[in-house]
Amino acid sequence: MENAPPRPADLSAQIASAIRDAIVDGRLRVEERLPSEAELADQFSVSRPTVREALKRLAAQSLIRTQRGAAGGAFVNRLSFENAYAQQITTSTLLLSMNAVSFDTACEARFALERACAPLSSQRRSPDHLATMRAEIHRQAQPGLTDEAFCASDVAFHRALVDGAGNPVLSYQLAGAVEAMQPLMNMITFTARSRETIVALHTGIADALEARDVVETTQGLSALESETRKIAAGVFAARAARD
Amino acid sequence: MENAPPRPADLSAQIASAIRDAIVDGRLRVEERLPSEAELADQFSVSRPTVREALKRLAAQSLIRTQRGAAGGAFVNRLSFENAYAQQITTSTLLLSMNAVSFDTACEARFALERACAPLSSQRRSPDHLATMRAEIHRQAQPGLTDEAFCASDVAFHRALVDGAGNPVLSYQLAGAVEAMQPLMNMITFTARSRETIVALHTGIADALEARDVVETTQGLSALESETRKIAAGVFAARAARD
DNA sequence: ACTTTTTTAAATGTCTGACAAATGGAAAAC
DNA sequence: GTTTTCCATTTGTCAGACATTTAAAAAAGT
Repeated sequence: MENAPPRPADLSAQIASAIRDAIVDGRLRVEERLPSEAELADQFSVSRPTVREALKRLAAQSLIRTQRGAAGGAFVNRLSFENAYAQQITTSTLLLSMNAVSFDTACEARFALERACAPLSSQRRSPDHLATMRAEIHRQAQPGLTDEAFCASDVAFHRALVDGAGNPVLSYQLAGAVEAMQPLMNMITFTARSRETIVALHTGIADALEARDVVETTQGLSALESETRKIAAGVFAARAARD
Repeated sequence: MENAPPRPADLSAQIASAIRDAIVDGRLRVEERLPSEAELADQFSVSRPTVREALKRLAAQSLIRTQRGAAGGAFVNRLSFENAYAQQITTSTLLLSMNAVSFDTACEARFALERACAPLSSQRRSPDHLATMRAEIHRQAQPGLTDEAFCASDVAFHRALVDGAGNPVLSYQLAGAVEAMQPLMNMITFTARSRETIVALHTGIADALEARDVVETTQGLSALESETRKIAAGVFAARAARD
């Protein structure tokens, strides 16, 4: 039961926490410069290497960046959606692979979230979003494509759909769900026949989105979900039989 | 030295990247022990402080943990959903505050995502999930509650709804969207009247979920969304007029 | 032979001091 | 007034040392 009485964390972790809190609370504002490493070391009564370890922790979370030179130092980062994507995707990918989330579970989540974007996207999608989707569909129909390239194009297609909703928060959240599935999708070999089916479904979705038809878009996504799961089930079954 | 790319990153960043790639690629497996700091320093031909900074970067992302002592060292973490929640929430919160995302945008995303959970949750929610929701509704109806406590209970209610979908990937993604909104919600003062309305809407959603009525659940969420946005608009308008 | 205690070695955590490299601004030269 | 040179500041890196923790080996006791 002696699980862990608030075990004294490392000094560098404590300092990182203190600075992180200051950023979150707004005591340190965006683009503001932190005290120099020497000053921080003095303030916290630790050595400079310890301060540096704390700063590296924060840099790893994109909370600060450092700059060398006379007017250099550590600056509070503006956490942009674009920058946060990468972290979000890395974390989501690892979560899926390390926890052995089944393909079905990940797939279910992904399409549930995508369907959540459908109403907004069919309302707000720009011609640009449609053009991107059409272009990706065209690419997916080309014969010489590797499975990896096909999956990458698939991700691009769905990102265009999601971005069409015009809500950066949605795009951010969906980035994790959609892109993190790519490694799982890459485990699948797509036959010419299954690619044909997917391209047809993609076309149906793009058409529905162009017509601003929410119901049709949603149904298209659902059809794509069941088709994707069917293909995956087939691939996994064949693989299991071979082993 | 051959390492003269246009933008030579910090050595510690390079090393962190190399190890991170090894983890993502599976060359380093979960619970596997990394070489000691001295060995790593030797392998990468850098000093131990540099290696340590790299390891701290990875520790900040929960990719590794370190243990002191004879059989200690750095171990590859199993990234659990629970652990990832905290990071996800911190990042989402900062994203919202630093990028001045409007209340409406965040609210729209949140309820769109929640509606995505409705079909699954009405199908799979357990009596336990329902009980949690009822308990939170009961708490929300009590008079002496602070605004913060009311918001916290609101979050707990919605998390139960999301968890009811029985999909950890969904729960993870939603945690960011739902909990990151709490600071925004906390800026709102809830009148007794508006609390009453929200409690009624929550009750309606719980009832619909108990009856496994997808349409009713979805409509309840939509009603709650527009009510929330209406309350927020009122509060912000009053605040703007006063200033 | 088995259990308990002690020792020991390995590893991380931290500190000190130093030098290298980058960089912006001030001082000097033109 | 413009350009060049110099310099102080700050981060990046290194080397070595000591402290602390911890598990396993060694020793002692039963």
